[in-house]
Amino acid sequence: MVDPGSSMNPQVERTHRVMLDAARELLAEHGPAAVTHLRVSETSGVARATVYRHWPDRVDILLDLLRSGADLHFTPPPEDLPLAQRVTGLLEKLAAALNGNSGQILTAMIGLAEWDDDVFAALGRMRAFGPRLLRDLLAGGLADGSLTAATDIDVLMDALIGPLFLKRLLHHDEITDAYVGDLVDTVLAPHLIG
Amino acid sequence: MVDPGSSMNPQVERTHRVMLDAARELLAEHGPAAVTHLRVSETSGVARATVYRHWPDRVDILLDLLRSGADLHFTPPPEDLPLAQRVTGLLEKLAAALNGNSGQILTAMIGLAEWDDDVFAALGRMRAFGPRLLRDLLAGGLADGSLTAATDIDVLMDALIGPLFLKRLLHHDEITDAYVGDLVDTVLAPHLIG
DNA sequence: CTTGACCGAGACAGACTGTATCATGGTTGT
DNA sequence: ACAACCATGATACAGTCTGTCTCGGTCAAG
Repeated sequence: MVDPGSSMNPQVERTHRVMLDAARELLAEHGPAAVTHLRVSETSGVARATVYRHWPDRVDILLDLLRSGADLHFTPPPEDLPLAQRVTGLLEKLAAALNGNSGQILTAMIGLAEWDDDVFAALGRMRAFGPRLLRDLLAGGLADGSLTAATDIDVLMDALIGPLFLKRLLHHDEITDAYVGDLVDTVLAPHLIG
Repeated sequence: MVDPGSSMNPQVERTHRVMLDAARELLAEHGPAAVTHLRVSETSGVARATVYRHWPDRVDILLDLLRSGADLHFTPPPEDLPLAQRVTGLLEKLAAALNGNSGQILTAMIGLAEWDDDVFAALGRMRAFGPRLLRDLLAGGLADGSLTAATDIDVLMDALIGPLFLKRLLHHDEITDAYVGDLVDTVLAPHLIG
């Protein structure tokens, strides 16, 4: 099997990228069921045998797509802003990711993860990045007294993130900054001090 | 094509039910990709041609499963309870549905709905039932003064339902009544009067 | 009992899957 | 520049799945 990660062979890297682009296009246009060796081969122009060489199993293509395509590790917002604004900024970044390509990849992966343990594990690894930052933010707010002492930050976090997923996955709505603002006003604001 | 809905033929009804049970088992065990005419035929013992006669297209089986399997229209809670308890009761019922078979069907459908308009439409029809009741509840609370006047009940509703979906779909966690209680305390309680 | 509708069984072409082989062309180190 | 190496392209192959059709048997209703 070919290893495009550690290998510096430009031929391998180029072929891999071309195929992965085709796979991403197939996923976006026709869903995960359409991401097969044959269709990746046809779409990319790369020989079918080569697709099998890079990813022996069909799900490997999707996992590769998940690793390469979902950029959900955000940079922490500036610390001099008040908590509400920092949370809002972070949620807006998450919303933007969900609105775009990452949302589509996530949707596919959530569907697959229900029955494929490998996909679920990969999803779990990725899931850790975004929310962790939010959790740190809320924990900091609890520590410095910005949040009321009795606040359950885990539930609060779910109440902030959950609606974004709900809107994107179930309702297929674009998540606007205005919506994020309303969400923070409704969910977070009552727990703020000052 | 066979019409088991209006037809009173017990033969048709029996065959249809046997096949649908097999399809449900396949979905639960191996996911929507496994729900094919061939495998439904093998699992149910019904001839392959018959499966095609009932559902010409593969997605029709899944849509039928969605209609028959996801019971998400709940009965309204008793009106003499305070708003918080009525909301809690409703959310607990939704949580129970998500924990059970309906959650699995929903997961599959959400994945398919991203790329199949028929599934999305069917999902939309079903989605209307549960939340509408919750929305009526919150609207009533706004009208009778249980909720603060400035409350955005649509966002509030998302903040109550979203976390349940998040936990079930992304985290694969069982949704406990305790969690629902914490959620209501964190999200709804600050907006209650009295 | 007769009629009509449904089911089971089998056949069929066409497409897809997974693997193997071998020649070709690009890549790397000397 | 050259040779050794390695990935790729092309092709072939059996096995499986898909979608459709036909025909004889079976069931339910009038």
